[in-house]
Amino acid sequence: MSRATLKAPTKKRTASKEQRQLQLIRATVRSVAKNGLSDTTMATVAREAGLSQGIINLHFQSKERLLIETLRYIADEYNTSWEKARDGAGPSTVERLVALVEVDFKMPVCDRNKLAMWFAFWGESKSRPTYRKICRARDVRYREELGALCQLLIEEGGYQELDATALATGLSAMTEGLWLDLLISPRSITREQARNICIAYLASAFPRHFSAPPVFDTGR
Amino acid sequence: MSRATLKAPTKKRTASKEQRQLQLIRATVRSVAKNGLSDTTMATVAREAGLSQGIINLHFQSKERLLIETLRYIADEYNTSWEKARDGAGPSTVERLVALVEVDFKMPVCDRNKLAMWFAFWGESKSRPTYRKICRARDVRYREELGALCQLLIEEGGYQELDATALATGLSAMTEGLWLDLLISPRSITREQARNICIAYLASAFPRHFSAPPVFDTGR
DNA sequence: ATACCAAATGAATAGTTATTCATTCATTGC
DNA sequence: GCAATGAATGAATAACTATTCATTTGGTAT
Repeated sequence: MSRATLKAPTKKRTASKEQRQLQLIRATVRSVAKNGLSDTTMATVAREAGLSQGIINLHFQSKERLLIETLRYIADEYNTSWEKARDGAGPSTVERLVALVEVDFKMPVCDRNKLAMWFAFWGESKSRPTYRKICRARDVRYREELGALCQLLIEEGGYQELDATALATGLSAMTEGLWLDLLISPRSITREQARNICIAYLASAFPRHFSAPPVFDTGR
Repeated sequence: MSRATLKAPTKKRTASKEQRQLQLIRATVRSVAKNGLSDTTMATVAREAGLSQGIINLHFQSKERLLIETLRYIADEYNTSWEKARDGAGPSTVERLVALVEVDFKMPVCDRNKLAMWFAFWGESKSRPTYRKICRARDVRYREELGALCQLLIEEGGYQELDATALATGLSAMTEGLWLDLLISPRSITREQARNICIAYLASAFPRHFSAPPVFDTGR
């Protein structure tokens, strides 16, 4: 144990610090989902985390910073999620494209609390350049990947009449719009159905590479 | 003038009252767009309207009510906009469908301040049943109309393999997603391009009724 | 065991914010 | 013109919120 304690001082301190920050970020997501962004206070977050008042200023200096770090965390998580999904998918362009769409409608990305966060930040993004930059960066990165895959499919499959950028823009817009349905009308649509609507869109654009899925088959 | 003054007492008073409320609602939209919903206070709205502190409580009793009435106002405006567009369009199903899509990307509906409002309310809708109800009601009404037109086109055009509800859901999701682009990346896409992306979606679903528009032709 | 140190607490503070209401102002009816 | 009525004001209030900081806690090294 003496060897372990040699590393412990620095290692465990910083690890604990990161864990605490993560704990607070997660509590922020819950509080924003539960109370809304405008009713999210230092107190609601601290309570949600089961910690004391002063803890947020100790770890994030200010409320502003906490919110920004929370947004950044969700954006990072989103990016790593689709990268992993793409890399874990089959080798074909279609398989990778489908993997990108599917990750949008699976946990942990498609979590109602997180969807509420996205919409809250989007709603504030016009007045907050920092929020806007983070939101846009995520959007651009994902869309460039989508666009690149669409372009590949266009070339591979001889769909010269299609515009990859327009398709990618439409597809990612559709995803975000379906997130809204899942957020405000969760009983009117399932994540599975949302996924199928996106795939049907791809199928109608790339008919030789997809057989349209049964869009509203609930499978029950 | 004596005849005019006979009507004036009631007529002008009530008109003035409605006008004042409308003035405050418009000021609220500007304030939410400029400051964000969480930094919108009674003071920012009153200042934006060029009126005094107490005026909002006089006309709306509370901030909560002001916000709800503002949301309701925007939702009503949205509904009447597409109804008028549909009724003013040519008689064919396709013309009416296109009219519905186009109104989403034209003023006064597609106003960046109003888009900011929508996202702000959507962001709060998980925690505020009243917001959620109003948002959902608008969504449902519009989508039912879209769905009905899609169904007509499916029957008229022999597209038996298509699902009208799924198409309408996808189309309205796409619209809302494109609104997000126009809100946070207004320089990356124009309203015209957004419209064309939606029309291209319809074109790929109903190939015999649309010739795909040049999606990213800026026309400049 | 003891001393030490960072982490955590929560009461105190300073600044905001929604709401109230006595007063002022403008318009209408006589 | 003049009273009367209701709209509008803005200073005062009470409640809330972010931030600070003196104090406590819990774990580590000596």
